[in-house]
Amino acid sequence: MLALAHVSTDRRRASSAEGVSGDGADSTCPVPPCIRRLVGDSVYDEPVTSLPVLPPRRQRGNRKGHGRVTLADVAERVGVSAITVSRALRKPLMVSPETRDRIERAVAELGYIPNRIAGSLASSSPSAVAAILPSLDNSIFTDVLKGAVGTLESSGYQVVLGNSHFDPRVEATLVETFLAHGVGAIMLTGARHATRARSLLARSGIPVVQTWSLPRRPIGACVGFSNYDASYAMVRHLIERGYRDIAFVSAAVANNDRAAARRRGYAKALVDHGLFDDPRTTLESTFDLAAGAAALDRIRSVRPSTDAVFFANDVLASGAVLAALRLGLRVPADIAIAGFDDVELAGHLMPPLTTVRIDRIGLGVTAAELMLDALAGESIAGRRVDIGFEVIARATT
Amino acid sequence: MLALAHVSTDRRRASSAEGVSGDGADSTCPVPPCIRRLVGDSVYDEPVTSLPVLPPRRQRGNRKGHGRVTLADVAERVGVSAITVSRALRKPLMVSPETRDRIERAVAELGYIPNRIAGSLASSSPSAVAAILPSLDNSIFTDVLKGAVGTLESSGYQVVLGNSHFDPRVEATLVETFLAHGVGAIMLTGARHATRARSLLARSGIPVVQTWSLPRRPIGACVGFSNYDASYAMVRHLIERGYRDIAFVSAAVANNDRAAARRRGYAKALVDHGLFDDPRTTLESTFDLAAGAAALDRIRSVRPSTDAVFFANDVLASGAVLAALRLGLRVPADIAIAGFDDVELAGHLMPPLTTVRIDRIGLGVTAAELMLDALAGESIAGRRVDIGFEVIARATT
DNA sequence: GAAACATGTGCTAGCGCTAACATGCACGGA
DNA sequence: TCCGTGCATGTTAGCGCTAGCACATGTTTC
Repeated sequence: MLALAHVSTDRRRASSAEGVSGDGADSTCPVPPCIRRLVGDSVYDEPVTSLPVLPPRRQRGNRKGHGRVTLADVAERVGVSAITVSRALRKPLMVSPETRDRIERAVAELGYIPNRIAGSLASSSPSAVAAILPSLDNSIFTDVLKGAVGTLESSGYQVVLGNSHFDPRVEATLVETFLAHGVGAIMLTGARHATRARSLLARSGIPVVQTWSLPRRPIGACVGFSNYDASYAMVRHLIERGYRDIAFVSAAVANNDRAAARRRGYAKALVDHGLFDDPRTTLESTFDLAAGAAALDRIRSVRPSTDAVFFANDVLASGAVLAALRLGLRVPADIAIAGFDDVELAGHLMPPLTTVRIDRIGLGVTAAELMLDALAGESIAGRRVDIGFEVIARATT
Repeated sequence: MLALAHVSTDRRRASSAEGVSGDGADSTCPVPPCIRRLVGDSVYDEPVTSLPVLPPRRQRGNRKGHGRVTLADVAERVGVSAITVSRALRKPLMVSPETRDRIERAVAELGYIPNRIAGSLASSSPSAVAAILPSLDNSIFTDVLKGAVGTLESSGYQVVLGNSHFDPRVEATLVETFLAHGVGAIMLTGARHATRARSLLARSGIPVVQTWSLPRRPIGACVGFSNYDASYAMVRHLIERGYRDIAFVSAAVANNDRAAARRRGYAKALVDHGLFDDPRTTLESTFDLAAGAAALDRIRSVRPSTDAVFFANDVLASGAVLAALRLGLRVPADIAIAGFDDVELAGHLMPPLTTVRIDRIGLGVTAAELMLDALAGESIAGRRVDIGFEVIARATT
């Protein structure tokens, strides 16, 4: 509906804020005259059907009411029935052009905003879908979200967000909350979920899309890739480069099937190549740069012969690369480091990080498309979309 | 309600996934027996009131209905009226313990999930609030969100998320959508908003909290700090350290009052110290590491004498520090670099980045508290909360 | 000319829940 | 015995909107 305005990098212009639509300035900020004089093509003050201030609304009946303009108000003004207004807004072709026109004018004049809550209730057709992410700290999840939100919003669905903090119990609570809010579909992360969440979803019957994994028996549909294969491929890459004493660090596998699959892929690759899966150097960690540094430190003290560390996510790997830099370690000469996800930072590190690229935006878009299909009445049960992965060999290995 | 499970770093345990609650494995992943045998204290299979499969529901009347268990179903089963069930769930003290008990049992047996949509409509009390962020790419915004979501969820509100992509028109559309969804309060980023958004908010009368800035005349309340002062303080720090040819890079100021205020603070500090605000080295940029690198490059070619660059956000500054490392530039000997926000990466760079620390989680929490106050009936209009800032002088300056 | 159809609009009856106002009942004090 | 009081529960009437039909008008067909 609205095109996003992309502001070019080298355009330098001050906005002509004052008095138009909000300060645009901190209170302690005297606006220098030189800037004040500049004229900006700010989009704040775009022409807009001015919304007149209405007289306070009379109360009908003895119930509170939002005091908001309703469909009935518009109908009354135009001299038609409420249903006609409703139709003019939702199915314009069902209403004669003249009536539609008058209704549209009245809507603008009154500043009517449809109550989608009431609409959803009456039509029992949802206006929102939910996405449950395990974390907002890591851009890998917000990338997926971005892809999904873009697709869903352009189809008129609102996206409600939940953060499970990697806790299946929190996830189950979120599922319940979202069902209570009548969302039309739910996007989950990963393949494993609390039994409670599963039964809630099963009885609700709403479409479910699982992401990041390809469970054999998805709840509904799933979009992801083989974490096992991707991890296996990366370890094979390390072995091909000549590394033998490889360590592995991932998130805690207990609540994270992706991490678990990556660990299994790692272990299998080692075994297949006659290498030892040393439990001392198979670690779990939280998700932050400091943890990556700490893991590197631990591995080097526990098994000094370690020549490569495979981190199952780029944040940890980046933390390790940065730590190596601080410690004066040469990467990969002293120790090789590999990551997973290909976040933006990975390519900017020195040396740039070897990692596994996942098309996260595409993952989100695909998940959203599946949800839209389901909302359009199609059955998506059992659909499994593999978005693949790609080992990006850069300079840390 | 639910405590988050924090999994310690060194606990290594495989999950006993198979057959309990979903694969927990990619389809291509053969689960090695060694792992299979391990017993995890996974939270997936926690005891749960098992939800019996119900017979398909009869349709009442000729309307569709969700096919979902309703309040009336529970009431019928218990042999009370719907309102009693409603009260037992929302105001337990109004119902006798025995009745309440029977109702709770029936709720569990039937797997009843209240329809909050209908509840909101009937009570005209909202169950969700909205947060509009300019971006999900930058952790600074998701940090605020995290603080806000935590606070709001524990008060039973759902948080609906909007991403304006730094475009006031998109923001206005989001405001309209959220109003249509009947959110009880809206959190916005920054001080400047499209006229349309302002008038929509004004007539809706719902509580609004602006974040990151302290506009003189906030729409409702605001939580933030003086971007102008913070920027001024950083530039003063640079000047005190002896830098004289200072450059400035920020996001485009036209749609971003924070960037605009920071630029004004920068300009004023230069002028106050007898330095020249060179337009050639006052740049605007997008928000990513590559852009920081590009800006550094541009500045060095445009004005080689530049001895310090102040980036109005840490992502750009980090990109520049990383680029300097790649180019073999010594920081700060060859060029000093300062950032803004104190993101996690800042402290992990080599050398660690001088920046301005903002308590973003606290900002989100405070914003949420203001919303909660407003939702509790308190007037928050005109409240302005300054969360302050702190210049963190590290090694890049 | 009547039947058959299309088109635009309105009426009614809900969606599932809850506010406001009953109602019924036990208790105690006058 | 009566009445007030407090408590637990029920009845009614919506919240704002939309599905399903009914009903007027034209317009076409034979």
